[in-house]
Amino acid sequence: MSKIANITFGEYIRQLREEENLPLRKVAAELDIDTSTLSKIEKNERNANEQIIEGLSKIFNIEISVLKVHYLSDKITYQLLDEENGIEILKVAEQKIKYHKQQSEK
Amino acid sequence: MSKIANITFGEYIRQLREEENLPLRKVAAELDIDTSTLSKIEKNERNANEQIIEGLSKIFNIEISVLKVHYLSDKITYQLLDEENGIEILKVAEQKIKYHKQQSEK
DNA sequence: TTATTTTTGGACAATATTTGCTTAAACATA
DNA sequence: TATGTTTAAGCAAATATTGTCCAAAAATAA
Repeated sequence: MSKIANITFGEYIRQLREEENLPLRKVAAELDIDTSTLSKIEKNERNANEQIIEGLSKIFNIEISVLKVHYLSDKITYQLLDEENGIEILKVAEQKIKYHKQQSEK
Repeated sequence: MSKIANITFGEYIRQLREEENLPLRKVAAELDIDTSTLSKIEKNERNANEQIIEGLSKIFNIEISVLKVHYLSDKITYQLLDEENGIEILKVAEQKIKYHKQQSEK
């Protein structure tokens, strides 16, 4: 069992797929993408996109928001991994988002 | 006076420049980039890069880390602005970064 | 073992995005 | 006005991403 933070998006969807004993071939076909592309997504060597995430959500019956949170947090993590001030950057981004939200409520 | 969250990176460096009454022309020359490129950076229509951020840090005597935090938090904010779960995504990213840090300490 | 299926990695063209630059117009100020 | 400053649009070159194919590697079944 893995906490969400201890596993990448790719590893996560591979887990889901293997739990159901589905080959890449089948899932890729459902998603209408190449087998090797899905393989790469599971190894975090290619990006997923909205459409793929939706498809995965249906195939594995996982809330789309859960997948999105996993996917996007991965992307951000990767961007900040070499930064000294990663955590601080996230805190400031949080403030900025809250500020924007508040503004848009007016 | 603006809190960091209430102002973009571009607006921030424009403020710095105007406080010192420097024209784009001069700052751009110091940074060795085109005037119109700097104009766009200040309007958040172009990306800055490491070199430009370093240059700005010297010109305005601001800690490079301060500029980087501002710049990168802006980028992340922009990525998440249309997401329902922006804040949650940041929280998860934070956990992931902490996990990575902890792992790399071993 | 051999045969079959699954997974991976490399390559490639097509597309999309970013960059650096030029130019001219808009704007501001003296 | 005229002079300096800022902006917008456009463009080619560079860079990155995408979708696809294929063959080799790895895993599994016979």
